[in-house]
Amino acid sequence: MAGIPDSVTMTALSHPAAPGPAGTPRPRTGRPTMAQVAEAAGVSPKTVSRVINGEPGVVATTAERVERAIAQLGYRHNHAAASLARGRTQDTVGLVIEGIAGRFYAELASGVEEVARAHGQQLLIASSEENPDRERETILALASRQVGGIIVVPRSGDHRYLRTELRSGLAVVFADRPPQRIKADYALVDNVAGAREGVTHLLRQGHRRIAFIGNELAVATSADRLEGYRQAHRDAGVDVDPALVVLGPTDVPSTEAALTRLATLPDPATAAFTQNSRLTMGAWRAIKQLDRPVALVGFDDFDLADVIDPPVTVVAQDPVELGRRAMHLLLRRIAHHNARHHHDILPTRLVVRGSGEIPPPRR
Amino acid sequence: MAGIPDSVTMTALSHPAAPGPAGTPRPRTGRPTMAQVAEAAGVSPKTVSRVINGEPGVVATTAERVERAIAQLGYRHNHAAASLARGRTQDTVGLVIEGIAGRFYAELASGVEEVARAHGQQLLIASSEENPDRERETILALASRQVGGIIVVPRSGDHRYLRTELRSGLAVVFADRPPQRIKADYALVDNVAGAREGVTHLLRQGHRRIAFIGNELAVATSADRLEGYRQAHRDAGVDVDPALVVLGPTDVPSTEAALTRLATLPDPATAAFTQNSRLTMGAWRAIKQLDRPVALVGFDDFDLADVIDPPVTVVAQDPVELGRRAMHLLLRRIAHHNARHHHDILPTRLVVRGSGEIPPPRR
DNA sequence: CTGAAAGCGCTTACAG
DNA sequence: CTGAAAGCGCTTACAG
Repeated sequence: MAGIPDSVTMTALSHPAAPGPAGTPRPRTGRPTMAQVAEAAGVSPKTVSRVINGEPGVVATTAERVERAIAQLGYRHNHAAASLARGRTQDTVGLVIEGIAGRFYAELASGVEEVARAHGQQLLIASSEENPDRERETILALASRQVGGIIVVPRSGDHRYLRTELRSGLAVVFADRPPQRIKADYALVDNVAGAREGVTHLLRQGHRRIAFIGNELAVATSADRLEGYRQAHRDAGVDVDPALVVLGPTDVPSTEAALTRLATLPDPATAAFTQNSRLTMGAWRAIKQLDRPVALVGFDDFDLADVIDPPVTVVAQDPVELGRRAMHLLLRRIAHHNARHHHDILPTRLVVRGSGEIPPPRR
Repeated sequence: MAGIPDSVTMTALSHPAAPGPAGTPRPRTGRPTMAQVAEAAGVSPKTVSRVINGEPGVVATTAERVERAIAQLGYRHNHAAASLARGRTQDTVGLVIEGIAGRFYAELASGVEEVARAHGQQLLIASSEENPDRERETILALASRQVGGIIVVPRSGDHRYLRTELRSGLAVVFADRPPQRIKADYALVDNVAGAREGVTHLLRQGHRRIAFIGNELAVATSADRLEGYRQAHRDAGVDVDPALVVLGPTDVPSTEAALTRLATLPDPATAAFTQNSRLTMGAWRAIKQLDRPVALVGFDDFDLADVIDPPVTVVAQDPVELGRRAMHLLLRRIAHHNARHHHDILPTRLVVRGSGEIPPPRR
């Protein structure tokens, strides 16, 4: 706290409002208003507004006086009041995700942020914490705060409640998962093709009993990745054993348990395909405990996947790019409310790791 | 898009505003207003306001009529207008972080969110993307959107520009790093003690040449962790060799390079202490390439640290709890603007991994 | 180049 | 139990 005597801080804290110039009422919020700045500078509020918004046609000397008053009074623009007067929000967009934790969402958000910033938009992120009811609340909360557009990473369900917002001009774009029961722009990765490629990689090594471990099917990405798994089997002329498809585990321990069970069946799984990196780590830990090797391919890459032993082959996606694409779609939608809906599908990339692939054991 | 004929969507899109009842002007935003709801329900706007805000003293039949009008017109509350009229923002707090990516911030944010939600506060997160100038802009952008309080994870610098906001009643709390040149509430982990414990662990194994790899000292956590490293040496009566202290690397490749150099000096480092998990992973990768073992302790835990070979001993912190504490401080500050400043310091925990510790090589 | 008036969509502080 | 008036802090659409 170098250079700041205590007493200054104390004084500041006990007089929360800067005293306005005589005659102009002190604002409710305790902060100076445009009217006070105007009075201090000896101009009208409209002129202050011009200076703040960088509108042309204010002579330099006047602008200077206004700037000085702004600095002196510690004026801060009230963005909320401005957007109310304008009838629309300026330069703010929202992102609604399930939960902030998790590398995938974090990277997606940083892609959105990158593009938002490049276009002068302030990004506000709100999390619905994996609760479908909260998802709706969170979106509406953001909308009621007058953002210009919203990117949603939906969990599931029915998005028809958004029709009211869409109709009243809110721009909405979906990312990672498509909207359900309404039409809207969206950006996804090619989940079906990615899963198909990953599972085909296992089939080519000779595996015929490949476990699929994923989330509940209500989440669209799960359904698509399972579809990719099925397609790969169909392409290879191999039947899927429904007993090897496990939907539900979401954390490491439950995935470990599921994998252990599948790998110790009388007719065991010799390989596994996992639907996200958390499940992949769980499966990997289970395999490590088994007395026989089980091949593993996971959807989504993760730190250290290349250096653990055995290393893990993954279907990598690019969440940052997904975020960028979603934000571009949103900007387009904000500019053209009646444009046709666009859908961006990003490719995945199979990253093969481990020189010694694990073939199925001979019987 | 089951059940939704195209034509409906098209119609909705081409008529962005719901037609208001005759006589009430159509609002600028294209969405129905309280006045329109009032007219439709045959009541005054004040009564609609009462129903929406759950104020008592509205007879059930009237409330019902209002509810019906709200549903029919697709009315959405304008939170921005409400907070302008109220003179303060209701139920919204902000969190400003450097970047969303990274497990630490993500977990911190989820701790904040957890407590915010429990107290009926909507959390809005904004990222300043590791740019100190943007940090200021981001905080002010959030403040101008009339949030009730802000939690800041500062990068560095001088926070005196926040005095204006503090004076006008904005509640501000710092998390993970303390404020600079102003007084404010903050929640931190005990970086000095944590680093001291981690480095002492290495000293006890007999290491005398322990590298420190960290970020620039402008970031307070760096300086504190280096201080802990120094204290541990002092306690053990071992001199610190300044050549073993490297500040600067922020990514995996530059950390690998730094560690490799230190471990191949004529009088090499036999152990290393790294300041965050990214640096730890970089150092680990470098050590893996060397022909001699180097002991490693890292600040902050990470996924798979226990299963890589060799496993990594860490000084674990609890970012979720840190976020919770920060949010509690913020709630307290919002409720009591003139309360004394509080500082929460969370302990760290040494997690020793690997049965075979790596002692310094004999000469 | 500058300003007075009206209004954005809501709530407060009063009345009745 | 319900409502008319005034105002939150800003901007729009005009004037001069």
